[in-house]
Amino acid sequence: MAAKRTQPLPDGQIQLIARALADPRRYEILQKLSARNRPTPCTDILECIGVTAATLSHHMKELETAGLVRCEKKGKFVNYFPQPRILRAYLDRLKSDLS
Amino acid sequence: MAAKRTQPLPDGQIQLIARALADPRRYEILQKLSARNRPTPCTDILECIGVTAATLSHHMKELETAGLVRCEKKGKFVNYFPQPRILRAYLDRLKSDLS
DNA sequence: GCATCAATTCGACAGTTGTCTAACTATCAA
DNA sequence: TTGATAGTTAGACAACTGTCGAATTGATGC
Repeated sequence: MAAKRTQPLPDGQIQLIARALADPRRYEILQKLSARNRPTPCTDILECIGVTAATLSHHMKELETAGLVRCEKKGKFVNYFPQPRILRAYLDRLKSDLS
Repeated sequence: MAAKRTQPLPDGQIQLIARALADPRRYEILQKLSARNRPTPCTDILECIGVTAATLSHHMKELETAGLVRCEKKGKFVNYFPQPRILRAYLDRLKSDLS
């Protein structure tokens, strides 16, 4: 198949993504989020990551600011979704910048 | 063509690479190093990056520890080379972990 | 030897970041 | 309304990181 062209990200976002990925907790969160193929509330993430709710909230905001996840309120819960397009755009950028 | 399989990196190195890429100066250095297709001494890098020699030395060590560059002494000079294989392995890992 | 140039190491410092607890908001159910 | 649950915000703190200037090491050439 022909690979779909990703839309380019602004430099600022590239930096945000790089920093978001640089923390092991956030990497782990993204991994879980990608592995599970359904809307995932904070509570579910909390169970596998050993931090407080406050810390998790902080990390989720970082990931969201970077564009790597999107969230949607659903009653009491906040569901998170990974954004694979953004990740793909980031990988494409790294590839073209650094090789 | 069939893409060559990259050899997998240990988790520790993945984190080192992520952190190395998260700093804008280091990203810039890697970019220059990849763009120039020849051995590049510190002095050449210093010219385009606005930091002192001490700071540059610190950044180069981070990049080296991460495995993203290799260096070779040549008399007074230290020449740096990018390590595109490591970068490719990192990209492959991100792709498989996060999508 | 001595001076010069490339690069590293050392110590210090300011700014950033990950973490926590505690207090708060918002939603749901009894 | 009251209590429980999900998540955020605020403030504090320790650890880490990027930066610098100064001192140091190591190679080159006079």
